[in-house]
Amino acid sequence: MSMTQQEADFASRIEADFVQNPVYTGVEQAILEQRLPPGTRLAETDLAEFYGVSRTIVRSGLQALAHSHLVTLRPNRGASVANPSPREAREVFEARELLEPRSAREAALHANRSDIRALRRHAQEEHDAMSRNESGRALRLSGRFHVMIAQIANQRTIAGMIENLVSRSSLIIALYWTRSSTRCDESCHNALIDAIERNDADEAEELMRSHLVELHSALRFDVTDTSNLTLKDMLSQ
Amino acid sequence: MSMTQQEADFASRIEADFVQNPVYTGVEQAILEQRLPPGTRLAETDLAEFYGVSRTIVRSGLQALAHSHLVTLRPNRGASVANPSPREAREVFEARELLEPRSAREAALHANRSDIRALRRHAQEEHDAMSRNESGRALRLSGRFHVMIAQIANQRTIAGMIENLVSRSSLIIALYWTRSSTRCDESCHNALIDAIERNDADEAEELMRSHLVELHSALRFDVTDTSNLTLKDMLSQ
DNA sequence: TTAATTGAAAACGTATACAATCCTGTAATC
DNA sequence: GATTACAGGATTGTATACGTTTTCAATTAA
Repeated sequence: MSMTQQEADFASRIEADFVQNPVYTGVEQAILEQRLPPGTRLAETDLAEFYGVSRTIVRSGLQALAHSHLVTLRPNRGASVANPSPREAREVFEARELLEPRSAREAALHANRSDIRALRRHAQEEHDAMSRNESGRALRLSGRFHVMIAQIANQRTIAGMIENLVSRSSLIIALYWTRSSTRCDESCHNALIDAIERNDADEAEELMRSHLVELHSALRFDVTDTSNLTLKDMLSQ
Repeated sequence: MSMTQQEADFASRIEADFVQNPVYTGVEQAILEQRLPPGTRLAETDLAEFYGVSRTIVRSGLQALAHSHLVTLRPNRGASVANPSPREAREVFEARELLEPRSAREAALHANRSDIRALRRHAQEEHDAMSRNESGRALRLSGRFHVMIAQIANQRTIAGMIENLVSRSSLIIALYWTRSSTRCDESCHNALIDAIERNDADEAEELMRSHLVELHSALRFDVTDTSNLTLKDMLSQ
């Protein structure tokens, strides 16, 4: 399969630049695995030393992360891991509830054998991570599962939006998650794969919708973790 | 109205960094007004000289524009104005058709007097630009109108997505637009404001939907304008 | 004439230097 | 004792230097 130059651009050219930035990939993965909690300060010199690059590369990576809403940049005050507000958290899940059920429907209509195999392999990896108590890795893989479905749906523009919303969900879960276990994920994801394999679009759409409502309802915005807030933050409320 | 630190972050902190980058704002506006056609090469030194800044600032601005899909970066080959493929064009309009009717509905439910005044003032500016034959400015203002509605809808996350899709639409229109006049915009936008002012959610949603379908159907992907493509682009198809 | 080669100029990628700003701890003042 | 003023250090912002890659045109060979 050959692509036009335009198609190649559309597919990967923009991301390619950041994928090979060790700061971008490293910090992103650490955030998705909740090893870097919201609010953590990201000093340029520290990152430069850790990744063995100059501050030029660090700043480029941090700028890319800021565009993804994973990092907050404040002029003359540097970068820190984003600290999504209850409002932002609600909005991100509302947007997911709008976009992802339709993606699941389209995925059920488009998925081929190789897509199903990849989804089952991925679900197994997720399961393994959970049983080995690697909860950070499990969370990242769980998000990745949603992105895979969006990609199978064959609408790259919307898939990109979903990828971004899923990433931000890791921070939201770190701040507002109340349940102890994500056991729900495992059965939900398997049921979703089954529906997609059967090309049952209605069922896939409904399973995705209810899965997201389930996740959303497990967030508690009233019990805000204030440990990362300064006095000024609290006073300005 | 007071905001928490988190809320302030969410509202404007990330954008603030690029809004004061003259390369970002200047090139963005030029693209939205179609003064920079798709494929135009953006040499760092030229931009640095034009805006009177160092290449550091230029690269930062170009990186931000690449994230917005307005510019394409290719390693070791620099930046050029994005050249959206027919597929990307279709996807952008499909995404708009999914997001914007709902935004129009929500805007109809949330709009207050000051919102309506701002929309009418904006429509007047659009009209003036058209009658003065400033078609680039008119196109940018027309896109801005859609963003304003998304912002009134009070869902910033989705409004941000729509803002991005609207920006990309300027490039898509530059490449694939067939009709000579955008007369439709004027009456469509006025009818939309009327529906929003009446808080007629159903009507606003339907008007937005049909307006977007109208725009989408005026795109012709078979008559690709090849004047901006290099030989290599054409051969690799 | 065409195609391949090659070398200089231009452009990009990264590191670093220096300036501007912010932060923090100490001392002075009330 | 609490608050402010200030100095030094730390951190970020921007420009620039330099190495590497690409581009392009002149040259040469087929």
